[in-house]
Amino acid sequence: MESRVDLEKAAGVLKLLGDKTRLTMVAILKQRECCVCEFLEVFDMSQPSVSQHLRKLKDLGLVKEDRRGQWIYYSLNQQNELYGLIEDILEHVPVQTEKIKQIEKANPTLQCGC
Amino acid sequence: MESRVDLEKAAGVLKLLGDKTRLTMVAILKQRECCVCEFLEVFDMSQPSVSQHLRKLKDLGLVKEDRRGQWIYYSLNQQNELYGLIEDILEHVPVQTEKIKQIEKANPTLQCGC
DNA sequence: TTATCATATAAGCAAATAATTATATATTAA
DNA sequence: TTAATATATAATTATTTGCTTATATGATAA
Repeated sequence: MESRVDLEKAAGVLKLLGDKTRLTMVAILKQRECCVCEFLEVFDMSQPSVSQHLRKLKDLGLVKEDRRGQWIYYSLNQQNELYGLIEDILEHVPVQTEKIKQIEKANPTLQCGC
Repeated sequence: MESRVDLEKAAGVLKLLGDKTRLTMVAILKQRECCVCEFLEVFDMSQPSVSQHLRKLKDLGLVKEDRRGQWIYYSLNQQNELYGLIEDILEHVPVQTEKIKQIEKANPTLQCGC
């Protein structure tokens, strides 16, 4: 088993994941990295809202970003000491295959437009 | 593995446990049932605050209560479909042995005063 | 350069949250 | 019955949260 983390840190993670949007984001990122415009396809909210949720996840170190040209890709930060907790939580949450399909159908970055 | 639960329900549990007081309560209850006056020994807040936290945990079915005379004992509800999630989360959180000692030293219900 | 696209940040606001104090309820003891 | 104890509920308030719109930044394309 992985080591236990400070209770206050754990509570911080749980608070972040205690939001439907962010929990879905993290569940999606478990399957596949995403950029903001891809998240916009599956969440019924404004671009700033999506960015702000990602910012909170980034501030706690749960996700990391990788700019590629005009896009910024987000992925889970497996180096974070709380990654094990996140993995265990996600075991209890439905896999987000439908949302992934939705993203790939919309294909907002037109990566496979050929 | 246990079955995955609805994402919205999971988010609800995480939101509740995303509070330091409630996460500590649940961690204590994993080790030992407690009544309200025992929780009062370890949390630096008023009795209504403690009761309200317990109420929220009860409303989601995470804990159950058992009245014994003038005391009401709370314990984890192992029948809840989300109990597996809670167990997994608690694996990542420090065991609350110090708080248990603190409760037993204060012994607010005087159960072993003999 | 200028225009466009992707994303971030700032400001503002309504709703939710976590505490408090005051009061009500339920049990036990006198 | 009355008093005391344990707990719950109600009302209030300050803080936090999650959204919005408006604006700024940064990269690419014309």
